[in-house]
Amino acid sequence: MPELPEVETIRRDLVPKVVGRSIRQASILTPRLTRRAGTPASVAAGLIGRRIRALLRRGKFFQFDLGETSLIVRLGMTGQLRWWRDRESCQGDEHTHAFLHFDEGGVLTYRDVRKFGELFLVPTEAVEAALRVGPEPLEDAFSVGALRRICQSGARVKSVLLDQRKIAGLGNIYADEALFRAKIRPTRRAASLSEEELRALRGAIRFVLAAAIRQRGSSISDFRDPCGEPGGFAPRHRVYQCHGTPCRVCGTAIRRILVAQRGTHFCPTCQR
DNA sequence: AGTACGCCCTGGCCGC
DNA sequence: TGCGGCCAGGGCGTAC
Repeated sequence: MPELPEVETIRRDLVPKVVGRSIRQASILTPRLTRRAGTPASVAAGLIGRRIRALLRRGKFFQFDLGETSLIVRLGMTGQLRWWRDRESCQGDEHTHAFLHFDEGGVLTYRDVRKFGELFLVPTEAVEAALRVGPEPLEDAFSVGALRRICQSGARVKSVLLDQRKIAGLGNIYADEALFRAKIRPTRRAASLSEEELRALRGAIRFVLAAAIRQRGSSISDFRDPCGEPGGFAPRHRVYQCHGTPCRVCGTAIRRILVAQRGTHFCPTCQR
């Protein structure tokens, strides 16, 4: 499931391929992809002839800046952006829902088995308002004070970390991994965290995300980079999908519970 | 305000 | 071997 590190890995790989190039032809095959705004035809029409000025990331969203408008792509659970050097090498299958053909060759495809992802156009000046996500955890503005404000909530800390309006880009993997490294139980009420715990949690979120980006993301189910290669961070997971195995710190069996209806993994000894 | 639950969607896995 | 049933899960809408 692509979260911030996976989206950032794809973004960095795609920047040298697509930025500065123009879209010659666009085809979108699956109406569900554009359900948020427009139709496959209207989105495709809005892409043709546009040059990509920049490829940015906001939380788990890609923003292809086309000038007046921006193409927003969200991968959902199983979305993949793949890059093909030329039309001849481009491979689609029944799960490939969109093709962007570039001037001077090169094809960007969108593949998504479960079709939870989406693809839509927004005026560039309205992107921030349209996405409605919280601060970027890797930016300086994500201070302990900012996290303290985010945590002024009676909800469980795991739920708060997953709320994209509060913090951008964390999903189930990195929420669990950050809470483990901060030694905080996912069921704790966010507002109960001490100043020391908030400091530890901020540091753990940033550490885990940065480490995952260095390893090019976690390939738990479907994540692949634009060349089809998996990321290398999954073996570094301490708790996510490690239930039943001994904690790397204390040896206690990692447990799996439900928090806010999500599978949640933690060490009952290390995390309090 | 916080939480539960259903929905979307499909491949993979389990039990019979 | 085959098939029905269940599960995962990000985000959203609805109900309590």
